[in-house]
Amino acid sequence: MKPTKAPLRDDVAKRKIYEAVLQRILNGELKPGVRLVENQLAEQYTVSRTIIREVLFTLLRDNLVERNHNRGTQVVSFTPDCVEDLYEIRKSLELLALKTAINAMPLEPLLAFEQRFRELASEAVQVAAPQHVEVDLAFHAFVFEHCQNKRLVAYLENVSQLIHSLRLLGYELEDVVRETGEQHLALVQAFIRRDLATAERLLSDHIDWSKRNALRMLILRRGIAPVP
Amino acid sequence: MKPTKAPLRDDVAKRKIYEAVLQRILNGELKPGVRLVENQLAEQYTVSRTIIREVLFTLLRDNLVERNHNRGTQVVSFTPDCVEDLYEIRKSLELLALKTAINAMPLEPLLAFEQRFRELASEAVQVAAPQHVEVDLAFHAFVFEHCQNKRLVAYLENVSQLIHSLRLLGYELEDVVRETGEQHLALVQAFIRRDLATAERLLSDHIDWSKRNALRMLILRRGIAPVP
DNA sequence: GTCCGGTCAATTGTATACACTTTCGATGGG
DNA sequence: CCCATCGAAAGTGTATACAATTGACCGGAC
Repeated sequence: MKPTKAPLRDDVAKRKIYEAVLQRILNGELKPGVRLVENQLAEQYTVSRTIIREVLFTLLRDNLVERNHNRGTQVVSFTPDCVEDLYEIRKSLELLALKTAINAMPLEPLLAFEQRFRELASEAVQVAAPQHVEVDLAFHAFVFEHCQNKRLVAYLENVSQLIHSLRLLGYELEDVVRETGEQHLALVQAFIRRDLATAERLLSDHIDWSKRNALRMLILRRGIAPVP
Repeated sequence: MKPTKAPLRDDVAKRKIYEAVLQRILNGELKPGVRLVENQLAEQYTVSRTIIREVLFTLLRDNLVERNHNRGTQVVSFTPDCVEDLYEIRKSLELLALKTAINAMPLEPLLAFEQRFRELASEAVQVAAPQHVEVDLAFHAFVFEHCQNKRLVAYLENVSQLIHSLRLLGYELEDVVRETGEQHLALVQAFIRRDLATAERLLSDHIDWSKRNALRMLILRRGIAPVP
């Protein structure tokens, strides 16, 4: 019989490394264009290259890195066109999700979100930026988690993650934060009223606005990574 | 200088194996639920398990197989719900593609498609089934290849491939073939007139109709593969 | 007969060694 | 001084060996 044999091969290791690298991409430590060297990562996480390779394939699957034969892996970088494309897709999919979510989202969390948005609106913007980001992500995730279409959720998570990884949301800018907050508040109120038509219009506008913002940010900071 | 050093390690091998396995899934040789054993495939294609493993990861990326830790890889199988989900996503994305493609598709190919649809309409259905399938795929591919959104194309190809892999299109049924042909003809004519509104309506209806069809087929043939 | 536990073959997971490619800099000729 | 060429170093690609897990088969107790 097996004693407390510590789970020597658990695949949990692989997932943890994936999460770790993902975080490093999302929080901006690994910027677009940076090369991910297999040996380096293997040493960092004290596993064999085999594991790292599989993690890289997973990141590839999630569109977070690019891979060139014999030339390694690098964090994706986007042209303005790509950003525009991504937002258009997101709009379509999120509107699709909304159609069924509007009646499936339970009331209490919606009220909680409304409350939270009100609170944030009355606080100083600069200090609360991280919380704004957090609530923003949670809110959108909340919507599409209630669309009852697993595959759609998967696609949306993928797209959201990509957009987030670009770090183009513009939460450094005060007016952006304020305006986003207002849009979210209006949205959640439409949700509470189960008013699909209004919600669709607001969501569509909201995503268009985010897109314009992202593009502005992208132009603002040229030079962090060359585009192919 | 390098002589005609035959490309010993070219990664072309990997792609070829991917294509081969993909074909076997698409043409129905590897049915949903079938397990893909690494050693077996390695022997079949006379490569090491390493290669096969990477091919399997790629198939996983394309959502064509499922993978369970320590329990291997199998071809995906779908519940009716999944099929419904998939078609809804496809509808959204293809409508998005249409919006920009409607004015980007060159005229000649459209006229050629119209011609082709007319021809097929007047032929005996049974004998022409494979050609119907071929034109069907080509037509939809033609539309979304002109949407000028690379990522959208990638998603759409993925979804189309998945739907195709289900082999649920119902081209064995005479009335299905005929009806599909008529819908395509109407569609291409709307494209030629650059009539977005009509095209959107027709495309939406067409995909809904395909979906109902697929669901019918799915129910028709229970027992080919158990669903989880 | 059925349920339980253990053993064994088949299969997947991981590490490592080696082969090949690419990159970049040094060296030498023009 | 510039450029071509060679070569070493770094990095990726592939094969193979071994470890761990799973699932099935088998025998015995109840």
